[in-house]
Amino acid sequence: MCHQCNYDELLTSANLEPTFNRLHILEVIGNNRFPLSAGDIFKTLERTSSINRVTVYRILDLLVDGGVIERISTGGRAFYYGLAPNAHHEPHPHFYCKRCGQMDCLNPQSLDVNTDPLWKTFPGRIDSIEIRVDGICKNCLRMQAHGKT
Amino acid sequence: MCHQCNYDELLTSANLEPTFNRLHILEVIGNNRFPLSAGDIFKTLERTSSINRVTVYRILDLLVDGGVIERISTGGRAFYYGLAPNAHHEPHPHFYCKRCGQMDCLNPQSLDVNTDPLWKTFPGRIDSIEIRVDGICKNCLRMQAHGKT
DNA sequence: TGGTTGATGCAATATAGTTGCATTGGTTAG
DNA sequence: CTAACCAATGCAACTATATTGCATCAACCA
Repeated sequence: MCHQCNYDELLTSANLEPTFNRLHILEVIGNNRFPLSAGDIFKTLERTSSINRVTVYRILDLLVDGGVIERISTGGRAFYYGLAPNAHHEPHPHFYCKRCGQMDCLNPQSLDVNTDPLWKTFPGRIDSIEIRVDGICKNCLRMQAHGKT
Repeated sequence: MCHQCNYDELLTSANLEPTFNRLHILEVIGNNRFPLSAGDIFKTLERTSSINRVTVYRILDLLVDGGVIERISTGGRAFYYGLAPNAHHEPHPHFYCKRCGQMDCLNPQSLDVNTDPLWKTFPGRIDSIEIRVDGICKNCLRMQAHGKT
């Protein structure tokens, strides 16, 4: 949950009109403490407003292109979306639970990465570095221990 | 290309019969210097033997479960597969070109990551850490510079 | 001989995302 | 005021990738 971001402003500074749907999608993403899939976002919005699946995809693309949110790949099939790093949000790694599919944000300090050697030697253009930890979350571990596989 | 791995042995030590198809899939993956998608692997095999798409998927799942190969997520839609880290293969990050979709292996030393803080504090089970660099490869950059977008 | 098992094939289905084209509502030019 | 335009949206069809269910076949064993 982000208490510092002004979503309206995030949009306008990315040159995007802060329309109803865009704002709502951005709010859903920003008010959540872990990244969501397009499907999650759609289901959430559907409950209160009337919006089309395709519109969600299109706005997500817009927001990613505008650098407002980031597209995160999971160990699964769908992409997840979270606020892009900005003044209030350091880049950070994510954890993906292979059992329940839940994705979580990890503390930016939990992994300490030195990217200097890469920048010095890589011959192409680097846009972003994604770090994902895969495993089983503590909830699923507990259920497993209780034999509820 | 791996000159040190004995694929037959890799399979048996993972408790998998070294059948014709399994060996061939593993060879295709191991003899390639960058990860391949299931589709790539299928197309390659199809040229010489007769194999079903589904069989490829099933064997890939088997090999991933057996820890012989690793499933790598891209910034795109398909999974890619490469040899899993072992005595001859250090874990290493990958580069994904957002323009041409090509995935490359980066030098294990190009990013230096300290994972200690994570292991100390994370409450779940950690199986693997995937690091992917996204951007535009040098080939695509060159084409772009020549106006061939 | 007959039964069981693992590997494979084929068709159907599922999942996530994308495309083409129509509709709407607001804005602007004449 | 009307016509023209445009961005945002909706709907249906489609694509790409992966998965499932069920049939088959060959190897092995009782």
